[in-house]
Parts: sequence; C-alpha cells; structure tokens
Amino acid sequence: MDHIYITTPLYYVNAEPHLGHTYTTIVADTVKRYCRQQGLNAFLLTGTDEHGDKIAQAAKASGMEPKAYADKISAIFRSTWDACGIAYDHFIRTTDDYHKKFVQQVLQKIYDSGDIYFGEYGGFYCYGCERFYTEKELVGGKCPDHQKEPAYIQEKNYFFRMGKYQQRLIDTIQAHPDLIRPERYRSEVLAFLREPLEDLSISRPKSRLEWGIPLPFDSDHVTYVWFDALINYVSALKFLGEDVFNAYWPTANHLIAKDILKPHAIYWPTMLMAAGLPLYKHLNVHGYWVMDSGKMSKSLGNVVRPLEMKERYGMDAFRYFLLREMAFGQDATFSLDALINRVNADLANNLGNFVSRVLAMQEKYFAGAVQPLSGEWSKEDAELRDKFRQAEVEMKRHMESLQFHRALESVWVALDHANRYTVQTSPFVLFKDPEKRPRVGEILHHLLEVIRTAGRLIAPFLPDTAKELQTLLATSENALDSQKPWGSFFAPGHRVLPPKVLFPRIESTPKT
RNA sequence: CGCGGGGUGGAGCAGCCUGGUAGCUCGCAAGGCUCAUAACCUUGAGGUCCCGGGUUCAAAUCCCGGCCCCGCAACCA
Repeated sequence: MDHIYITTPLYYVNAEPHLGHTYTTIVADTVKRYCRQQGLNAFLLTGTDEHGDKIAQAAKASGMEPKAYADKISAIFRSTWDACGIAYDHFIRTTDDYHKKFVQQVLQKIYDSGDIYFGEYGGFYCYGCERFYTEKELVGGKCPDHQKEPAYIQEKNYFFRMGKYQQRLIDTIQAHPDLIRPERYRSEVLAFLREPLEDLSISRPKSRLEWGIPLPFDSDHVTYVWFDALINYVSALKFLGEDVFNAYWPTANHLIAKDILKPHAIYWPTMLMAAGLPLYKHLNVHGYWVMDSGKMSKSLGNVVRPLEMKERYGMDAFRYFLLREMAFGQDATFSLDALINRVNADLANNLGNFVSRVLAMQEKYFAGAVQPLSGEWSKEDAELRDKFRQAEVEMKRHMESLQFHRALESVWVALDHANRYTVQTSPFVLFKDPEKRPRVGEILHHLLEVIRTAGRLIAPFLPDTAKELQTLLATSENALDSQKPWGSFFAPGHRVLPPKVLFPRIESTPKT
C-alpha cells in the first residue's frame, strides 16, 4: 500500500474550534506526517459541516444569512488550522457546489435502487426547540429546555432502508476485526447491532428546515444531516478526480471522537453499501478530554482555545501534551498543571536541556566542528545507538496501533538514556586531559547523532522543533529524512550551531 | 437487568488484549556531577494492583460474582 487517506470529522459551524476539534485535527496531522515520513502518499482531509437548523437559527440570531454565517465560522476553522500548521491537503465545506451535487447523485442512485422510501415519522415535537424528542429524552413528559409538553405530530419523511444492511454490516465487522478500533468501540458497535436496526430518517420538509441540500427527487424536502455530512469523505476525493478517489478511498482512515461513533460505524458503512462503494479501511475512535476545571484558571473557563495555547506555550508544546497525555481511545484529563508539568519535565529538561548541553560542549571544545569517529566504538556508544534503533522500532509498532502516547514515550526512554550516556562518558571531564580530546570528539559525535535521530523521530509530533533541530545541526542534507546509518551522517569538520533554548521552563500557572 | 469506561505506592497515570521480578511522571529523602534551561546522574522510602471466589505451576493481567466512581443514551472531537 503506498497511499493513505486520513480524515477528521467535518466540524459543525455552530461553535468555534475548541480542544476536541483541535485534538482530532492534531492527531490527524501527526498521522499524516508520520505516514509521509514512512514513504506513503498521505492525504489529509478536514472541513466544515454547515447545514441544518442550528446554523439557520444562529445566523438569524446574529442577523445574518445562513451562508454568510457559515462562511464566517468556516473561515475561522480554516485559519485556525493554518495558524496551527496543520498540513491538510483539502478543506471541504458541505456548502461547496461539488459536494451538494455529489450528495444529490448518491441520493438519486440509492433512491433509484429502492433503498430510499417515503414514509411517515411520528414523534414528540417541541415547537420551542423546533425539534423532535425521543421519549427517553423527555423529563417527566416535558421538553427539558422549555418545560412544556411537546406535541405528538406526524410528518412525511424519506427513509433509508438501513435495516436491510444490518447483517452485512455485522458480517463485515466480524470479518475485519480492525475495521473499528480500538476494540472497545468495535464491541460497542457489535453490541448495538444485536438489536434490530431501524430505518434512518434522512430528510426534513422544507417547510420546517430550509437550510440544507434539496432532495433530487423531491424538492419539498431537504437532506437531513447524515447524507449531507458523511458523504464529504467521498465527495472531496471525487472532486479531485476519479484517479485520486481510486487511489485513496480504499485506504481511508477516519478519525473521530466517541460521540459520533454510531453515525460513522453504522449509518456510514450501510450508506456506502447502498451506494455501491467500498467501505473505509479503519474507523479510529478516541475518547474525551475531561476538563479539570478545579485546576484551571477561571478566565480560561471550560474552553481551551488552540490559538491561545499556541500563544502561551507554543504549538509544539501543546501538541506534545495532547499526544503524550491521552491514551488514544480512552478519556484523559486536561489541566494546565499537567501541561506545564509535561512541558517542563519532558521538553525543557529532558529534550531541550540535552540539546543545549551537547551543542554547548561542541561549541566550547571544538568551535562547533564535528570530530571524526574512529572505527572502535565503546560498549556505551553501541548501546546508545541501539536505544534509538529500539525507539524507532517501538514507535512504528505504537503508531500502527494508534498509541501515540506510547510512541512518544519510547523516544523519551532513549533520550533519557542519552542523558545518562552523557554522564557515564563525561566528556566534560575527559576534555581536561588533552590526550583524551579525540575521545571527547567521538562522544560528541554520537551525541549529535542523538539530536539528528531524535529530530527525525519527533518530527511528525513536533514539526517545528524538529525543524529547529535541523537548523541547529546546520547540515545541507535534510537531517530529518536521511536514512544514513548512525555515525555516517556528519562529515568531520562540519560546523553545528551554538545552543539555543528550545523550550523555556514555565515557572508557574499564569493567573490571567 | 439500557450501554460503556474506570478503581494500581502521597498526586496523576501506563501496563491488562498476547498471564511469569509492578513501570512512568510529579512529589519526598540522601548523595554525585558541573557540559547544560536551578538542569543532568545515582540511590532510597512508599503499593493487600477495590473486595470475594475460580482457572493455572504462576493473575494487576484470564473467568464468575459483588462494591464504589464516571460518562453516554439520534447530530458538541
């Protein structure tokens, strides 16, 4: 396989980007960068979901047309991802013409094949909320928002024969154990599928919801969320060309949070089946960030704004925290204390300080000039190299199972060892004896290899830092991509730059 | 019997799928080093891995039961 297609969900434009959006997007970006580094053609899609009642209402509330409102919020998402350095390849909006057209094509196709029918839908409708409630949602028979009893109304809607594909879906999930992962979510889906699947309401009458894509076979109805929002994953590729679609679609890796598991694990594959399209390759599901609001400064409230985090701590520090702290699939706690702790311990102390000490010695002892490596390696030298080889192997394994926190951990195990090696070999002591200076040069050569290798390994996670490391090494060849073996990268005499503080220690929680 | 997750040294977590000396970060104690961002290195104290059964030569890890927390339950990642 030489392609991989990675998607984030389409973010609903009823709110500005928050921590949840940011996490999924950063994970997607990291996976893309990693795959690209592994030699794959990686394509990352993100975008915005812009239709629906909530948007129409929000637009009205701010005195705007729905499209103008969506334009505004969508632009905020896009510029946020740009500012965060997210390497997306295409940004799709569900209001894009090509998308609307494609959605209609798919609807027409499924309608023609008989899997969409006109039926009656009855339910408890609250005129205040302008939405239906299920019996379970009602509190004491009343709408939880308006404290009023909803009216039971019936309305004609179009339905997708989802139930028809239930068994095929179960069979598919069972035949492909890693279709939905981590496994807990697969189990959850299979558990849900033990109950009969009802058909899916996919339209709303225009009289009640205008802001949507009209059904091609009945202009009095518009598409309700599912067909509109999910199909983007395919429409974006189709828009870029049939060859792009053919190359990437079979490799699709969707990234989502657990709240939209059901639509992606059940509605979407059955829709694809009905449309005669192959299924995605993996559905990758992560957990929630739980706000530790007790430890958060008040002005931050419960909203973590990505740009604010970038401003305060730097994008890489923020990325590092998110990727290192959450075990993909499980919930994790977000707190500034934990973030500061991580940044100080792992980035400032372990990585940053390590780079400083190595470059400082290289500068002080040899004016930055790399010294030659003799054929004879000490036991420590070989062990150091092996630790990084091991880190690379483990990283690969953990990336394949989406365990980003473990992938990073394996690099830091090696970095810890590099700090230990520095003390064990003590070049700063040896240097005092002029006869031992060649050995000091060798040790530093190995330590520069550590910087190069660590830079390569962390590049998908901390792209800016990796670039800075490369700059400090000052090599003409791209140090982050080079596959040259340990010890053969630096030409003797090549000058590296003096140290620079990569991550300043954060002294205390800001109380702004 | 709605569904799911969790309960591991002072705090926060990983490990559990693929049983076999209980690991990480922070904090604490003592020492070392001086190249470095008051960093880095070494050592130490501290744990009935929620409880009770079971399987096994062996269980934090698998199975059964119980207790206690926490999310979700048709469109907030």
